Amino acid sequence: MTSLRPIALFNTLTRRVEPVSPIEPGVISLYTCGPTVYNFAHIGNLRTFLFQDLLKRTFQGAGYEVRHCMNITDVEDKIIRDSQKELAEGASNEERHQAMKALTDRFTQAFFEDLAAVGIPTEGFAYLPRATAYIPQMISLIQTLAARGLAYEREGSVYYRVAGLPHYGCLAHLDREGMQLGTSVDADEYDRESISDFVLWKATKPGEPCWESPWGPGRPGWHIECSAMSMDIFGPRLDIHSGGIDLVFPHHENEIAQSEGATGEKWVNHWVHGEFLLVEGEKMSKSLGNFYTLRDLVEKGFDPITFRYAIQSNHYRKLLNFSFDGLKAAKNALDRIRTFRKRMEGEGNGAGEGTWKEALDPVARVEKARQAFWEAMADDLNTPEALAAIFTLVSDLNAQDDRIALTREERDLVLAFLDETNALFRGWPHAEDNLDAEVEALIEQRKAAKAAKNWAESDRIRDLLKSMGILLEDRKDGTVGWKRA
RNA sequence: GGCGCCGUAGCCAAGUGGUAAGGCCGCAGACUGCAAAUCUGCUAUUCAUCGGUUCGAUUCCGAUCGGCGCCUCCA
Repeated sequence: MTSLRPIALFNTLTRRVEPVSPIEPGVISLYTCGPTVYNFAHIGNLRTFLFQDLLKRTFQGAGYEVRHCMNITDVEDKIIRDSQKELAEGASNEERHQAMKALTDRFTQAFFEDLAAVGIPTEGFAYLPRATAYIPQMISLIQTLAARGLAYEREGSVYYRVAGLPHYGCLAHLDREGMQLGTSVDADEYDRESISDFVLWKATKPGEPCWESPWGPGRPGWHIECSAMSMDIFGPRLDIHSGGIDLVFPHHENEIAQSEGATGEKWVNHWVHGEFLLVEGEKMSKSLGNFYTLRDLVEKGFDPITFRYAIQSNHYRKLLNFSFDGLKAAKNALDRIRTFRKRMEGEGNGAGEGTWKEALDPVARVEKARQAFWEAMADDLNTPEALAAIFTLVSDLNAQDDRIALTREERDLVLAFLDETNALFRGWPHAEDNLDAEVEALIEQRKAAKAAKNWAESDRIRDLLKSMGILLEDRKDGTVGWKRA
């Protein structure tokens, strides 16, 4: 597995699936747009972060080193709105910053907890920069743009001159003629040269935290942070930049304008965008009552990892309609793989005797599955097809193991494949079976009752364990397997 | 007005110019003290509709119907 597998991804820039060839061989620089931390993430947000995690893990599994940067947006209109309402009118700038930080710290923490719960540990990120830590870099970038005639100041705010960049619109594939310009123009952006121009730096308003700048006190516009942080961390070129589909325009388009306007060269090779999640056929909204956070799913008794599987069993570029029935189905599907894993971890001495006409070399089956799995993943992360390869192997080897027990070596080979795929999907790890002494004692008691053919007692213990969330399965060889409900 | 996506069995879903992967649910049988797990079998002559191209289309082209997204903050 040391050689690099080529991976192809749909590129929003060209609207085609194209092979990814990293700038530095074997190393992928990946910048993904992170959360704006003013509230809990909802499951739609999480779909995007799960897609990005899968993207990263696919490259890692394919042998690449991935340097992954995800920004935390900790200064923005809604953050300011929510963090400043308790403050007195005469609060100092210092106090305003503190209030903003208190809010963003809290929700950043909650965000990391949610990520960890769905199998995305923060250790997996090489960089997790906060926007507020990069104000000097943003100012300097804006100055560069101004020096190149791409930015202009109006009353303490600075705007990007879209007319100065001929290829503006290349990502969203918008031409300026066809654009129906928005009617809701922000009142304080009345002074722009063109309605398409966007703000790089916003002059401060009363009641807002601000930073000093060459244009007076203010705060950064939304798009500038990603350009500034990405180029500070990765330099003027980047392999992959990803985010939710809704960020294509204007956010990513404007990022391109800022970065390429400043450097004069192509910035990002591959733009990758994940589709939306719908709930009950509609976009999530609080008024429709279909707005869920991960915490809501947990309260309804679902494991966050089940949610992860439900998301990743669908293709990332397809609209996905979330439902609780779908979650239940995901749980059942995951159980099938997990049960199979436990079976492979065991010795298989309960298998039947004799030959089987369909018997194939399990080694060959695993190799075939591995090939199919990677072929699917390498083709624009075709997860439904990749999972199909796993399920086909599960069925084939279950059937074979029923008749001719796989050897220890063959089982280990299968387990290695399950580890390899689990490194991407995070759904079927080694069981951490630390049964409490109590549960273990109950299983022993039931064994004794069964040996004595005391079925009533045996069933009572099995039901008791079931009520504790432990489901038993008696195997042919007399051993007892179990899983969590 | 401009740009774009989608419509495959009860549900989710892959896919290809050559005759429909996989998962969930369901049914029948085997195994089991009974279950669970597993196994065996069954479950789309058909891929929204109508035309066209083709020896042949679910796959290409056109039209129609239906669902949706972006062009404004948004994962």
